[in-house]
Amino acid sequence: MKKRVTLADVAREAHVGIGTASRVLNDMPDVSPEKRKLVLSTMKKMNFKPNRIAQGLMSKPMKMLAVVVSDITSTFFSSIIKGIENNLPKEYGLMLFNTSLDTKRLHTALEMIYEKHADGLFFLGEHMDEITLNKLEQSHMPVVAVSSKIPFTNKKFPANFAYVSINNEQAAYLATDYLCESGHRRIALLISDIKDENVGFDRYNGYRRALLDNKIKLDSEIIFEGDLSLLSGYELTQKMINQTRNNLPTAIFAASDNAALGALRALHENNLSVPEDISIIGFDGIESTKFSTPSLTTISQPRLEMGEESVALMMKLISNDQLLERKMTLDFSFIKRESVQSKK
Amino acid sequence: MKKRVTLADVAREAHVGIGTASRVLNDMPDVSPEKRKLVLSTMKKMNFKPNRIAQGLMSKPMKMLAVVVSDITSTFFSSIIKGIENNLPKEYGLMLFNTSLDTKRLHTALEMIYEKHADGLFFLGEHMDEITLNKLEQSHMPVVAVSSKIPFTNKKFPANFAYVSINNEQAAYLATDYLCESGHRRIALLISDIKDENVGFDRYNGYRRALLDNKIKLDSEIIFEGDLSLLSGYELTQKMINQTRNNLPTAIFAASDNAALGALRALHENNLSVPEDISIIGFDGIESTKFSTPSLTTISQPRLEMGEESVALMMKLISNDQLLERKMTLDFSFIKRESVQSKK
DNA sequence: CTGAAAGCGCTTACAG
DNA sequence: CTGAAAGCGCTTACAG
Repeated sequence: MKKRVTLADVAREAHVGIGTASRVLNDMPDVSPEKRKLVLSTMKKMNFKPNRIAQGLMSKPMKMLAVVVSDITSTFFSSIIKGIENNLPKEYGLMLFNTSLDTKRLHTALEMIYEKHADGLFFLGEHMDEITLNKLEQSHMPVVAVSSKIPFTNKKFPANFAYVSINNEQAAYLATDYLCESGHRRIALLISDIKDENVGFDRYNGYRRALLDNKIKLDSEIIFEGDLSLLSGYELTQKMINQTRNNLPTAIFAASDNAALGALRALHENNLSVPEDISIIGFDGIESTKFSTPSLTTISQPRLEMGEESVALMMKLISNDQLLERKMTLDFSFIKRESVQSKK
Repeated sequence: MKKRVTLADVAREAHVGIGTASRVLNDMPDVSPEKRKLVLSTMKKMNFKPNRIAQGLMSKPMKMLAVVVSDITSTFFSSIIKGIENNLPKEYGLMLFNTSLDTKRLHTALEMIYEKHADGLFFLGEHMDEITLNKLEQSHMPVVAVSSKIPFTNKKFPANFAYVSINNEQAAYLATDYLCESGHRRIALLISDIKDENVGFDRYNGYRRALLDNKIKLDSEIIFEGDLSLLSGYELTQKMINQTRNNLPTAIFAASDNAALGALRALHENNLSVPEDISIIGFDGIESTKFSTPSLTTISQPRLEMGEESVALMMKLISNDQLLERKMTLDFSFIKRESVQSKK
């Protein structure tokens, strides 16, 4: 491994002062054209790359942001990342860490992020344990959580945190209420861990409130918890069909589109038609819901916008602006397609 | 703006040497418990935060790899990235750049990558123009291209490059030949730009060779070029239906699963059943092909493995090992599901 | 315009 | 165990 070439090496080689070399490197005035040319060509010849870390030491801080995501292969999350990229000031780089919801990987990622001197962290869809939360709070590194599960309940919202999401409770309420309005009285729920502090819990509550308002008794027999992947939606639905053979729900509210799509397949394999036999509503609004058969009625989250707004919040956190509201709630939309049928 | 408190400040305040303070900061041995306690409490009292940048200056060089990807929201690519993450030595960070196939963004990303001193670059699914190729070749930065379009044809394979893919020609041949064997004689092709140096061209050639071997005349009227997204597959198929109303193909070979899934929807909307009226084969093997109705017959690329092998190649490139073969071809598999029907 | 020198805030031998 | 000192690779006054 050969030693890296420094500005001093270049200056020596070009027979100029290191100050001059630095001025050339930074495109500053007050350098004669000849010397500038000489230095430039020497840099090229020696294949000189400035050391960003050393540069950062004096003035400009290293611009690097990190994102920790629970599952990069979910298009819901990758769309948010795309939104982040779209809005990222161009001097920033973005480091990616995929945890697959593995706590050990999460911790390794965080170690790495500290080590690499990230200026801020986007936290997507990952469950944040107390230890991590405390560590991050103490690090004072700006953290923007997007659609993540954070145990804020017992403590106050840390000063270096911001949060972007939609109103999950309200969205779940709307979807469930729509099913009720359509005459459904037995509505199954496919949901992530209900004990999650935010997302799962909020959606569950919205579902519950809608049932209540429509005078339908909550039936825990038709509430199924899983990781909301395609496979999970498929398996949960199989289980539902097996367990409720004689009294099938007439509708399913799935807390993710992928789960809904998995459910669609499971129903098909059991000769159940959607929406004739069973109606389905999904959640997220990923692109493929438009192309499934039947196309899926769903709650659409503004994924790109969520990413873009996260960056805006991040920049404010970094520049220490007064942030009046550090919890940003964006609008969702309810997209009605083919997967719901009225029973009236 | 008050001045930030440094380690030297802490050392002075605690009446110890700066070296001792540093040792305490880094949890190193050889510090008496009393001094350690003293320094620790002084740090706390003064609200000292170590400057990570200065820390980074001394310590080992920044290990950082970069990935440039044409579309992060494609699960084909995000799965490869997941594979890369899986196999990445833990001291490395991974920077992500999404280009959306926009050349300007590609160039910005590359600038950034140079600036941030990446130790290597993964190039996923992006078309590499000549300028970029030359730049990268001159930079001597290790580059591993995965399923990318690189104009190698006229020049020799650069020494700092490696390439991972499957045998696209062979895979396309197999899929097309299978349709022929099933009695189909009129097979439409949904494909990316055929003039692409690698992927599109190779798959097109495989398709062509299979037709030839089965004594079927190539018909350019039923070859449709697009970007292979869900929407593109949908639109191309609509176009196909409109243009061939009286002489519809009996089968479609789509060069991506997403295009195949889009086609599925377009056919459904035109009251064409799959596979009864038209058979379909996709390409990539993404998870959702298992859950569509009908489930999709497809060529499956080993996405995680492609990511993992890319890292292995990258590490060899970085450590300058002798690389006997810098083009790695992995095995694909042909997955037969419900979307093809025999006409015999 | 230009070069020698003094930092930036830490880490790491080195001598005791 | 401990402190003084020499860097890390660059930037920024400063004097000419």
